[in-house]
This record gives sequence, structure tokens and C-alpha cells, in this order.
Amino acid sequence: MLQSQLFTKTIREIPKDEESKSAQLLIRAGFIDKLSAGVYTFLPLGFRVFSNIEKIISEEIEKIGGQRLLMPTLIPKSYWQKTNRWKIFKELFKVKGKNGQEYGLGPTHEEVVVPLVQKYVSSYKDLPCYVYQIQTKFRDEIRVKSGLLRAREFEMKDLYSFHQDEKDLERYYERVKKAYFKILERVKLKEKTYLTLASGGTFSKFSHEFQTLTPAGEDTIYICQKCNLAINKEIKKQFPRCPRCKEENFRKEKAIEVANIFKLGTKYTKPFDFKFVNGKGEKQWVVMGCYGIGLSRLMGALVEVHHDNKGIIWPKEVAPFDIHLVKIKNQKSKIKEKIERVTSEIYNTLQKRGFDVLYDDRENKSPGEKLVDADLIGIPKRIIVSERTLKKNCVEVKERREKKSKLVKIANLLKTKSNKNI
RNA sequence: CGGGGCAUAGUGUAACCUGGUUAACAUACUCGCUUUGGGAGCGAGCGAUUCCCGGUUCAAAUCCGGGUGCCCCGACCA
Repeated sequence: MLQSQLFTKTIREIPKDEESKSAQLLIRAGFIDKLSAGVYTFLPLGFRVFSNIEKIISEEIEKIGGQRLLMPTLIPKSYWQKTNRWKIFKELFKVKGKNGQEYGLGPTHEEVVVPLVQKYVSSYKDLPCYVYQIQTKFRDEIRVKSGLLRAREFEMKDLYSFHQDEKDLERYYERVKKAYFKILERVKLKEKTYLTLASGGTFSKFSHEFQTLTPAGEDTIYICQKCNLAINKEIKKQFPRCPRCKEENFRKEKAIEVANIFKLGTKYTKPFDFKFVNGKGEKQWVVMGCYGIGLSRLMGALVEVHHDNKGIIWPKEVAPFDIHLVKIKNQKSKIKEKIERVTSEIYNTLQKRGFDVLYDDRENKSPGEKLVDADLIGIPKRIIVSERTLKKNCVEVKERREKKSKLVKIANLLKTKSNKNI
């Protein structure tokens, strides 16, 4: 991608209507744009990051058997009435059609997925069943907060599992837990994320949340000083001592919930009368679990964790581009044609090798501005071609997260096969 | 939903308390010349129903009333 062609450009000033660091940086660097409180556009850069996160999540979910589908957002009132959530789900956005039909805009999809799966599952032979989707969700939050961290319209991966019994649900629940840690590892949030005990429902006493430590987080968690088990504030009163190791001392931290897993049991299968026939020919309630990851929130959390005072520092797997190639050209230079030619050659070759390259080909920008922009946008690897580097037949290579750069022979660079070797 | 704050060119701010007719500055943008390794310089230019509605006044960005929007704190969060 030529940066001269990129929609959009960076903004110098800090937006006055955003206080969270992640929202400020994402807006200034041109990843997102605010339409209204808690409602954002994902711009080309932001959408690239979003797509990368989406890819990682769907890969890991498919590894544990999840099959992707896409459910509607417009969900008729009658479905919500079955579970009584038309009344009790306060954040449900309600809309009315021309003929007076009422709908709830999906904040979560039990009311759709249960009757859906019910149509295809009648025997124990059809179970277990795992389906998921990645979709825009709506919640009429009383108060939105911190840019992408708490929005009214947001992107979520929701996985639903259906089982014969609690044991099978239990087994799958543990597999999802592992898959989630794998995802967090790949997006580089694992170190900062704790699996916490959170309040459950009628079926199970507790659910689990994946809480990423950040001062911008809206939740408070207590971490056992001895074994690192974490507990959400709202249920901490039940645990004077750590339930695992009996330690009394906990560390209090602010965190943001990036994912959760929940054993729903028969909470939603009962209202829809969703039963299957077991091996003995008897009817039994289907047992269910649900597992969510907030993609847009995760993107915000990533920036909260991975940034410095100059800008964002994207982890490799989610970065909008692999390489930021920056041309620094002096109009008076005797070798300006050479700079032009060499940079283009590097750009073309790296692309042919499969790298995603953002090439800062802008002619009218000073070197300073280009470097400041590169730091703000935060692509993990930066390659500079200038008169200075060409004198040594080199380019300058720098990792965004490192302070020092190194010179690399152009001939070697052009032979590079993998990102690691540059 | 309770409390606090804010709203003025695309963006960030000033002027508002103490009302006075070219609404200022920076930046972004356009043109010209110069410049080119950490947000370059000079010159010229474009760009504002001062959030909306109403009131007071000879006169409102400024004072008063009522809305709306945005941010923050708290409560809430299947």
C-alpha cells in the first residue's frame, strides 16, 4: 500500500472528546473514527487490525470444532419474550417496523441460536454441536466509556455449545478456556490477562472472565499473591481466602474483561423446550455453554497495553502491515533517482515475498513528519531508505518496540524470505 | 440513572466573568519560493449560522430560560 494513497492520515492534536489513551491513539493514527458516543467507524488501518484479530480467533475456534455462521441482528420480540429478556434485558435496543412489529437488536444470540440448533438436533447422535459467529452487537449502555472499551455498537465473537450432559459441557468448557489463552497469546495479551472467577447463574455458581490488566479498565479484580488465581470484585466477599491455596493476601487491580465463558446449562434450552432423545429413547434437556470475545474491545485493550509516548506498538500478528517502508529523499541529492529506484525495488520485492508493506512514498513530507507518523501508526518493523543508508548500500531497519536500529545490506534484504530474518 | 465538566473554521484553543459589529491564534488545507534523518521556513490565500430554540437589550459568542450532544466519576453490566 502506498501511503500517499492511504485513506486516511494522521492527526496532530489529541481529540478533546476522548480521554482514554487507546481511543486517542487509534483516532490520531487513523484507525477509527467516532460517529457518536460508543459508535465508531473502523477505517482501513483499523479494519486491517480487526481482520487480523478475526482471523486468529476464528482459526483457534475452528480448531476446537466451532463452525462459523452468521445470525441476524434484527430479532423479533416474540423470541425475547420466550426467555423474558424483552423485559429484563435493560440494554436491549428496541426498534419498530412500519407495521408495528417490534424487534430487539441482538446484544447476544441465545434467542436465535437455540431455536436454530433445535431444528437440526433431535438425537444424542447430533450432539455435541458447536457454532459461532463474529458479528456486530448492540447494547443500549446507560453510559459508554473509553472509546472501544465500552461501546453501544461493537464487534463480538460468540460461540455456543450444545451437549447431552453437564460432563460433556465441562470437557468442552475447558477446551474453550485453552483456546482462549491461545488466542490471547497470539495477540500478545496473555501476559497481562488473568482468568477470573465471576458471578455465575442458576446453573453454575461461577463463570470465568478473561481480564486484561489496564488502568483504563472498568472492572476491579483481586489476584492471589501466592497462586495468581483472580477473582472479580463483585464476588470477592465470598472469598476471604484464596479458594485454591488458602492465601489471605490479594492484590487489587483494574482490568478490562476481554472475554468470558459461561455454563448456561438449561437456562435457554428450557424456555424453547429444546430436548433430545438419549440412547434409551428418553427425552432430555440439551445442556448449553456460551463463550464470548469482544473483538473491538480487545483491539482497544491491545492499544492500552501496547503503546508508548510516541504511539501504538502493534504485536506482529495483529499489525495492519508487516513492514513500514519509509523513503527519505533530498530533492537536491545527486542520487535521488537511485533512492527512488531502490526503494521501489525493495517495495516490490518484499510484496512478492508475501509481506504486507506500507510504503511511505509521500513527496511533500519532511523526514521528521514521516518518522513521527511511523511511530504513531506503530507497524512493528520500519525500514528506511535514504541517501545516508545508500552510501553504505544499506537500509536502516528498526523494530517499533526497540530503541536501536541496525543497518542491513540491501542485497541481503532482497533475499529475505521471512519476517524474522530482516 | 445521580453528580461534575465541556460545546467557538477540518482539528486544538482564545475572547465569555465585565455585552459594543473585521470572532483571534495555532495547526490542517491551497498557491509560490526555499528546505529534507525526528511533526521545516517565509510570503499569500481559503475556511465559522460561535451546538439548537427562545428571551433580555439599541446591541449577544458573551447575560437569562429551555433543549441537545460529548467527556469524566458513581450506580448498572444477561
